[in-house]
Amino acid sequence: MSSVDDRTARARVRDAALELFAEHGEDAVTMRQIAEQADVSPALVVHHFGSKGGLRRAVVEHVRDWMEELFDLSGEEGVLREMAAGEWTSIGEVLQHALPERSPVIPYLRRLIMSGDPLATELLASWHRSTVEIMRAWDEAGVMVAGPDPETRAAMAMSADLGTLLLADHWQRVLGFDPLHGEGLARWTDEAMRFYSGVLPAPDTDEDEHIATPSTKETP
Amino acid sequence: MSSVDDRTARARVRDAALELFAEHGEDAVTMRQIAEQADVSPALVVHHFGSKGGLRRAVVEHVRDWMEELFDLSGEEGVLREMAAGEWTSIGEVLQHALPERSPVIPYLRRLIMSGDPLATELLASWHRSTVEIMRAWDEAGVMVAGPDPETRAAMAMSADLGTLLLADHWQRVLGFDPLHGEGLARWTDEAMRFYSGVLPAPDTDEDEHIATPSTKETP
DNA sequence: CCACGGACTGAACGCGGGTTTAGCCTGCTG
DNA sequence: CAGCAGGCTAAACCCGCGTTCAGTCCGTGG
Repeated sequence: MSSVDDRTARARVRDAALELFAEHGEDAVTMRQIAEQADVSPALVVHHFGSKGGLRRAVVEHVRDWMEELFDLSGEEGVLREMAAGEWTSIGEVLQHALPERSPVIPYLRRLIMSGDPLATELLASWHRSTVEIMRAWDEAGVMVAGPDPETRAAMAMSADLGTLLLADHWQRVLGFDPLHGEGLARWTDEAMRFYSGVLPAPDTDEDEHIATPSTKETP
Repeated sequence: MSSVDDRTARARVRDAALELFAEHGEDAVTMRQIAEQADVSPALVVHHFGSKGGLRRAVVEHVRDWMEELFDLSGEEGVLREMAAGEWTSIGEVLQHALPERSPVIPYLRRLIMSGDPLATELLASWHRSTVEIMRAWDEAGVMVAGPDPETRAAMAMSADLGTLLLADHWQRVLGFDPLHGEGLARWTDEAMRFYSGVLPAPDTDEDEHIATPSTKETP
């Protein structure tokens, strides 16, 4: 990275807040810390965002906009289409691959989801609708069984998926590997394939084309 | 509940802190609020616990002690034995049934797990060891297949289980029913049986004694 | 040239936070 | 009885927080 930072000061503050919020939680972070990390004065922060609450709102909206763009709900080529086509298997996986190495977005989402913020519910509701839709597509394509209660099934799959996301740091320490990156991810995915083989049709072990990328190396 | 509160003031403070911490998060709760809820002066709180940090520590230790007693690691009759015997299917379920109706312990654990506190990792590690052990018992009993990677499988099952616990409030709002209580729990459990039938042996649909409550009415 | 507006700052303000202090009351002990 | 210990409180303390204020700098438009 170059030594000059050509982001506008406003953007620097917003990004600094995102990082610090993600790492320490909104309550634990002070305006002064944010200002320092963005290399501006505390007064400028309120000049741009009005108050700490305004800054918090700006950060969530920034993240929400980013996600809406990522999932591209209206487009014909969005990630959702790719998921329905079988290129991705979970929201967590999509997030992992769309984000740079040490992005604060995942930890931030973790905290957002746990905070009980209505926006998190809204986000989850949107993902849930998409998941139901995608599972329906998979069911029709014959790569999965939707079952008699698709809404609950989708929620359950998401709970397992997001549960991994939420607990990743703990598993890193308990298991000794990171289920979200590198070899750990491969190992986790392998197990998931076995674990969920129940909801996948045809337990005849003749072919398993879906275990395409055989774990040697996943993009980190 | 009687109008007199025969708990010692120290215990009242500790319990008040647990409740408030569970509901609002440790950072958002002030010593004065805790004192008021416990009907004592703020000064008494620090008299008993030294500082807010000391109070936090006392609360986690209280919860940890409670859980150690619940799971009764050493005994011959503990919940772990019951789980291995097939009476309980998950840690979340055990917690649900061991706790009174509106106990603050679950929300508190939610926050503890998400806070990244080392004690939460320790707790998770302990549960993970137990889960591996229990799954081994189930595997030997023929009610489940452990697979080639039991550690990862246990962690994955726990992720799904705890994921439900962590996201329950959101699901309540998104799905319209609570996956942790009453009819919602029954519906969720039904789906789980179907969902995880992959890791259960013998998909011969001759008998399904486990789908006891047949869910005639689905909550909207 | 001046006027103006917006980015930006240093210093201060007021308040709410955790904590400290000095002391009261009550029950026990010698 | 005096003395002491410990549960308990009212009041104060002080620090750090979010925020405000008064102003400087600079680019643009007239």
